[in-house]
This record gives sequence, structure tokens and C-alpha cells, in this order.
Amino acid sequence: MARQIAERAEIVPLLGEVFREHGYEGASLSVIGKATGLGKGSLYHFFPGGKEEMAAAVLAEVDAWFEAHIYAPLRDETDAAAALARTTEAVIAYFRSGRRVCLVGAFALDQTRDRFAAAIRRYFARWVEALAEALTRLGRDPAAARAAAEGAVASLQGALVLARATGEPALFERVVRRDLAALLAP
Amino acid sequence: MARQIAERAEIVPLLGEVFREHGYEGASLSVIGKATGLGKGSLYHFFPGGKEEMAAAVLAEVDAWFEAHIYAPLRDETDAAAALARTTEAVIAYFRSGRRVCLVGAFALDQTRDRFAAAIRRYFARWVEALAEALTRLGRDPAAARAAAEGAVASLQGALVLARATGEPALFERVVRRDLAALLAP
DNA sequence: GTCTATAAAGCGATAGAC
DNA sequence: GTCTATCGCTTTATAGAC
Repeated sequence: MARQIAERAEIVPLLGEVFREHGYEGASLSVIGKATGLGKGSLYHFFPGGKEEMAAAVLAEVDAWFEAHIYAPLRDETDAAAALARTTEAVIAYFRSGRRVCLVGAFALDQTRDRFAAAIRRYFARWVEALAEALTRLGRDPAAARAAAEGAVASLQGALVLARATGEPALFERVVRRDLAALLAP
Repeated sequence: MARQIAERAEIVPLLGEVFREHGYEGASLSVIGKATGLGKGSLYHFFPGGKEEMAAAVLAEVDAWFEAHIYAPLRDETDAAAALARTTEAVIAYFRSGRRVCLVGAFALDQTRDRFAAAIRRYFARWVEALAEALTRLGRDPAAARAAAEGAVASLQGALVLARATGEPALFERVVRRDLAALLAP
């Protein structure tokens, strides 16, 4: 009986969960093998660059997801308030209401940051920019919009940390919804 | 020529920096040895429980520092507004204006959390409680105070993540000072 | 495409000399 | 108290059979 998984694209989401749960250092090939159901031979077949290429693939997928579901709507939609509300719900769903950790944030904290510095910087820079753009269209002056945007992204990231630290996922949704309300009615 | 360091208390802060920079998994004994200038023999002399005991000692020191310099003033000082302002400055200094990462937050994100669950939970719970207590003394009703407190701690934690991710430490101080202003004048 | 076997290096931890 | 040597295990990565 052969393996079911035959495509790189099917493996990447599984890798994402492993890196989220264990961090880059903690995600050993044996853990990855268990989570994907693949042996080392198969893993190196799909990712000749090993663990680093696996993590890079996950980061690329995360980037594409946020571009499509968060950044683009925030930047481009005519109704900025609606885009803000809708992308907030999408983010809450993405992070499983606080039960899922932010891979990029986790990578940023330790030395893993140096390995993927460009992707990590880009992730947060674009998030803040897209949010600031939407707030500007809502009528805030650009400087205030940028400040509010970086505050909101920081708050969301920290809420993920606290939610996981205290074992209280609901904290995440609570904080993020409060932030959204403050952004819409300043 | 003998080693200069002869006390456990002198080693713990060095261990703290290593765990902050590399995370628990990434902080190998060889890295720890280099940072402390001690061989494995000496390290196991001071910490018979190995790496886990080292990290536990660091967490205990962090807890003691926050209790003395943050939680106690927030809970006990008569002038709650002054305590809030003063502990905020202390926190900014503690995190080196955004150049230092929160060890407890970093531990919380990956599987390391399970190893030190009680200490991690306690750290954030007491921080939020102490902050809520001060805000209550400022006249906020208890529920609003608690909500504002958990929001402020989350915001601070996320600001540390963003500051490190973007390589812009100043972001941390900016966000934290803005939060303080919002807490004092709601 | 997937597996097992294997290599080389690094890991946490221990023992024992000094 | 500090060191070096070493153990047993796990790590990433490769090779080669199927």
C-alpha cells in the first residue's frame, strides 16, 4: 500500500502545524515524519534543502494566504469598514480562535529570525501597511492610521501569546474584537 | 587560573540571556557553556537537574523581579497613576527598549510551555491581576479594569514580537507609551 | 515515490581526575 | 569547583534498494 500523499502542496500545511507547535528547533525530522506520515526519503524527495526548505515553503504559503485574504482586501476594497470587519473574522478563524499560534511571530522571537529575516519582516510590514491603508480610507490621517495599525497588529500577536500562555484561547477573540471596535469607532 | 564565577546567582542572569536569544530547544549546553564560560562539569555542579533546572532557575528569578518591581507596586502603592507610570518605565528598561525578548512569552509559544506551564501561567495571570488592581484603584469598574489590563499586557507582548520581527526596537517603546497614556486617560 | 540503512555530527548527561 | 573524556541517544542528511 503506497502513500496517499503525492504532492508537495498537500504536505506544506502539515509542516505548518508542526512548526507552529514545536518551533523551528523543536520540529525534528522524526516529529515531521510522524505528522506527515512520510519517511525521511520522501521528505527529502519533496524538499531537497531539508528542514530549512520546508520552513521556507510554509512561510511562502502563509504569505500567500495573508496576501489573498487579509492584505489585498484591506488595501483594495471600497468599503474599508466592511473589509476591516471581514478580515478580522478571517484572522480569528485562521488562528482557530486563539488555539493556533502565529508561526511568523514564533520564528521572530529566537535565532530562527536570522534564518528567515526577510520573510518575517515582510509579513509584519505588509500587515501593518495594509491595515494603515484601510484606516486612512476610513478618514484617519496617515500618521494616526499607521500608529493605530501597528498597535492593532501588536495587540493581536500578544493576544496569541497570552491565550496560549494562560491556556485560555477565548482571550484572543476577546482582545481582537475589542480592538476592531476601537478601530472602527475611535 | 580558576574560574571567577563561584555562585549560582551570578550564572542565572547569563542563562536568562541565552534562553531569551535561542529559546529552550536552541539553547544547547555548548552555547550555554560559551555564554557562561563554564564547562559542563561546572554547570552540572550548580544545576544537577541539567537544562531544565537552569531554565526553572531563570523563570524563578524573572518571577521574583516582576513581583518586586512591577506587581507589588501596582497592587500596593497609594498613588495608582504614579505606580502605573513608574512600572511602565521599569518594564521598558527591563526589555531594553524593545531589544530584549520576553522569556516567558517565548517559552509559551512552543512545546516548552508544557514543561513550565505553571510558572508561565502564573507570570501572566499575576501581571494582569496587578494591573487590573491598579486600574480599579484609579476608578475603573473591576470588569473594565480587567479587560483593559489584559489588553495592555497583550499589547506589550505583541510589541516585543513586532519590534524583534521588524528589527525596529523603537516600536516597542512607542506602543507601550501609547498604551500607558490610554490607560491613564480613558 | 517511498522505504531502510547508514554516516557524521551534535545532543544532554555522567564519571572521575585534579 | 572545574576540567576532559566518554557514554548513549538523537539529530540532519545521504545512499541505494525497491
